Amino acid sequence: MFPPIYSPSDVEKEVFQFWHDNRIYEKVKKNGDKDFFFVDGPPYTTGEIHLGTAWNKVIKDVILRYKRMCNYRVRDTPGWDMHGLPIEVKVETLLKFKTKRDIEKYGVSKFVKKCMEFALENKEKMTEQFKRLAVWMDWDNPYMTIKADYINAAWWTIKRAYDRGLLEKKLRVVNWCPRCETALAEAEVEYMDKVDPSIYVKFPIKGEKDTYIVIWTTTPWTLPANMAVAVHPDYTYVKALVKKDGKEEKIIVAKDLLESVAKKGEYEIVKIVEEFSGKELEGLEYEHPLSDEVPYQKDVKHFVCLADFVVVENTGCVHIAPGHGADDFYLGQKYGLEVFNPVDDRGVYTDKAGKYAGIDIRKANSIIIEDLKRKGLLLHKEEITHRYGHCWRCKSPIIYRATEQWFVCVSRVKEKMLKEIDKVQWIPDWAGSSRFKDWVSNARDWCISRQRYWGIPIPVWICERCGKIKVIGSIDELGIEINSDLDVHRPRVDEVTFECECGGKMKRVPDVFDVWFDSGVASWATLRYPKVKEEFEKLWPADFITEGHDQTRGWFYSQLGASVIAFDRAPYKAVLMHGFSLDKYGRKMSKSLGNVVKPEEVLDRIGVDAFRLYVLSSAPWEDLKFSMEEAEMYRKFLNIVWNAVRFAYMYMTLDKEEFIENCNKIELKVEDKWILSRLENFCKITKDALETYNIHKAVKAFVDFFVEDFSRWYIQLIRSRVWEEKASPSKMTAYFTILKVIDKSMRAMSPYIPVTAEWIYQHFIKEFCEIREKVFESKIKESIFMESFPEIEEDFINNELEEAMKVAKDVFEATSNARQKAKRKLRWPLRLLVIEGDEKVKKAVKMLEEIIKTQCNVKEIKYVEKFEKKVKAQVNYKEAGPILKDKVRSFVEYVNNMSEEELMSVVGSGEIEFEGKKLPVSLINIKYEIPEGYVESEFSYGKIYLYVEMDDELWKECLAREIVRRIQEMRKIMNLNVEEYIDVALSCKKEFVNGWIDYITREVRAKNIEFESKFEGDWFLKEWDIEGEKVKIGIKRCS
RNA sequence: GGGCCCGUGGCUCAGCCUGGUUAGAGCGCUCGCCUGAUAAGCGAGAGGUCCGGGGUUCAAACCCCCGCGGGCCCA
Repeated sequence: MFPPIYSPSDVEKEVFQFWHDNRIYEKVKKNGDKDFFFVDGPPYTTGEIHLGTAWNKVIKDVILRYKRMCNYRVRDTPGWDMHGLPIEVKVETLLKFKTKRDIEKYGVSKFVKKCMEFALENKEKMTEQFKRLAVWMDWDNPYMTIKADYINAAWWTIKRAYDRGLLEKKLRVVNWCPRCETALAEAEVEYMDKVDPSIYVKFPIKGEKDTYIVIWTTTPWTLPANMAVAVHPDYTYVKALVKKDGKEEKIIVAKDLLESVAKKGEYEIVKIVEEFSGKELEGLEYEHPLSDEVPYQKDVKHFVCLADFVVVENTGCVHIAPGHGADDFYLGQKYGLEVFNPVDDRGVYTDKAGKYAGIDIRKANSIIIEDLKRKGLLLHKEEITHRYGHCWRCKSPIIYRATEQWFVCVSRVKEKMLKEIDKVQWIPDWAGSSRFKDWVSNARDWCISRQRYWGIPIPVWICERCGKIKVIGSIDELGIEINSDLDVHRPRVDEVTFECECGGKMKRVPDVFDVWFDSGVASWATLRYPKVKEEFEKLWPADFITEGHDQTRGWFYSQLGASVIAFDRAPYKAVLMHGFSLDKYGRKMSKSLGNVVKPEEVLDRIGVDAFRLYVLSSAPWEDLKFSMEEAEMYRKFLNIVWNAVRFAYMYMTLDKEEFIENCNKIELKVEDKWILSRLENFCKITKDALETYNIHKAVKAFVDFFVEDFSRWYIQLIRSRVWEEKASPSKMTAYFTILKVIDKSMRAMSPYIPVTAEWIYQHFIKEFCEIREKVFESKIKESIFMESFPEIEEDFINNELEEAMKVAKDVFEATSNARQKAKRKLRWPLRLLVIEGDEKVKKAVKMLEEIIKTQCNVKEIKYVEKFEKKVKAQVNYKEAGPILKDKVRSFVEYVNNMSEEELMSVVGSGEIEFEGKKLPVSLINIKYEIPEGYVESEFSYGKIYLYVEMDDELWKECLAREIVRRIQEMRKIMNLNVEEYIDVALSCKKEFVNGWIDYITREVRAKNIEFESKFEGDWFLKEWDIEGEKVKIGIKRCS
């Protein structure tokens, strides 16, 4: 059965059921004799997929389906990223927790269990959503970062790093979230606008009265930790005498900034006392501005340092707190400054901060500013809006804080990483060569430790007595019985201790891994390496991965880093970087903007295949500005596909028996050859698009081929052929052609529109499987996905014919245009169509004469190289007047007497000779006049001239057709069966349609036609206006 | 401040790598056609400073430089 209306939801329901009941995916999965190793970038288990994730999986599915049809055995394990802060934060919110202490109080064991339940529950929800996208992955056997085997792989990897000397515990300034009380990686910091104080502070120079070096900062709370001031060695600085409220003092700032600083401080510049280079300032001592408040600072020697990172902005002197800034830290190392960090995990000052002890740093800014003001050290205060880092999950502003953390020394393998990038195929090219390389070459050592609970425990144990470190590389080394995945998490793992050689007790460092490290090991953890070796040796590295461009710093990076550390090579061979999904205005979709479009919403409206076509229609690496209207268009296209197949189905099932018997009697007509050539070219483009990951190109090719060429043109051309008597070779050939087109094109497109393609395979291709077997020698399979991707049959490609058909279509369009101008309906036959053009057009007209004639509905067509037109010339008085003056009159006479040939030669030469002088042709206006009765229209390769004059004979035919049209419509209103006969009564004269009565009778299946009828009896009556004539028509069913 | 990408009719995009007819398509709009695929289908028309400015060239949407706007990433 073939429902007349295309209902995506019904089709989906049926196909999904079919796949499920017959375990099609499982069967397809077994096929293939070459390996294709795909690694899924694990989505984070938030519980809901969004458009971007949907798009991402659809891209993956298209590639995987294609590869399967190319006889690959595809490794398609989906992945889930299930550890880390995002889930902890969600669970904390659920339990109404505010700080880590709440978690400890509640019990880490219970908390971690909750996190795991939450993650698993979300995984289930999201799996269902992905399934609805018709994504075929091994949903029953995903890889999960929380599984013991997975953790085993992560531990093995970090052990590798340790053995190679690439794992270090270091004191470093890290991004710190005071709410989550943990270090964060660069990748976990999100930059957002924030308003902060912007203050200029005077630091008193030691031993010089009323002399200050002026610094600028947006983080007053870091001032208690100030250890130095940095200046640029090559800049010029000044000591200037300035005056305010009658009081004089001296300030040191960069020379170029003196004026603006003075203005901010409302100073009057008296004079420049001294000028020096930055170098000369090195070692200059000053007093800490808050040494009274922070007694610790009293014993510290503060002085000026040199640093290249200083820029000519604000004051040109930079406040240095090695405990609160990365640059500051490294500068501090150089100068031997103390890494003073008087702030604890929660962002609260410790006792070392003196007066400020116990104060939250977020509340400290105003207190410190007040203190500075009181002490007369605040030169100026304002506010500034700037981009500032925030915790990616809880959105708290991050702080920089020196702490001891575990690092993977990326800086030492960076060169190798860059070399490996070159060996990978990047789509597009610049994703690797420019973007990713830029990120990697700027990468610092990777901080992999987090002071949290829900993550892979870092497998490092340290002896309490001698400090010896033990890193374990496998869960077996734990020496405990592992009954569930929870056993390899905190707090169970924390309970494990080892005995040190020194006799001391080794305890695990309490940290867990950065989640990016989890996903970084995915390509071998998914193969359960190192526990299982065979698959890894056979498959690794990945043949293909694809993710959004945000993963440059995320998964592309974490995988490369982890893999170079473990194996000295990139873990992937090809990477397709895709874009972001934005709203239709190009803005990021976010809950706060309220512009989030849910995938389910779109699927409900247009169906999964239309959704897939839509997201696959634009270049994958470009951002996708989502527009529902655009997406709906693809539903319309699929509707056309549906109707085209249904059209074929209707006739072909009627003639099925004849078709089976006669399917070997094939005589291809020119239009058949044409569409078969187009079919091969379409398959070629699609194959190429999929091979090169230019997946959008196939969508366009499909619309061009199936909608434009097959449905809108080929089916129009062969309409009359399917109405021929049973088993005519011409009809059989059309059926053969249609079968081949639908068969091959659906196979080619099935990776894109799996549901529709499968449905058509089940209901159309299967219906004609005997024929398919007989003529194409291909046995029907259980599902279209057990078929292979169509072979390209080069022999069928005829580019010359395709070109010719383009001309024919053009001619048809130009003719429609001319008809419209002349108000001649397509239904009305016309006498003559003249086509003018070059050799190409000539050839096309010769090849496709019949097609052009029928489609354009003309009795005759004629090709000419040059259509004869009358040339007429008129004098251009405006131009001619000033040149010819009084001779204009005789010039006019001369021009009027010129023959057509003379005029043509004038046009050719561009000059007109008059009374021995050569004049520019612009003195006359040349006009071409086409002969009476013709209407002209242009097309790409030439022009057409349509003869639109009517004569009596033609007009009768026109009227006959008009009447037929009306009667047909009335039949439809009456709901008559196609085969039923009728009686017809007309209120017009018989002479009206003389000669066409048989035609009308035949067309409308009439038994009897009565003219000038009085309509006596039981007629279905309707009055029509046919070209100004009132015509009354009655019909009735023949009994 | 830096890196990368994008900017083409009202909308969404193709074309750019490899410069060369009149810059294409779909949607929308206006007008019309078709009527045995019909709760469908089809055609025509209008609509463009190819973001702006320079340069290279006989020739630039396309190559180069400088801006402007948007996105992603970094400082």
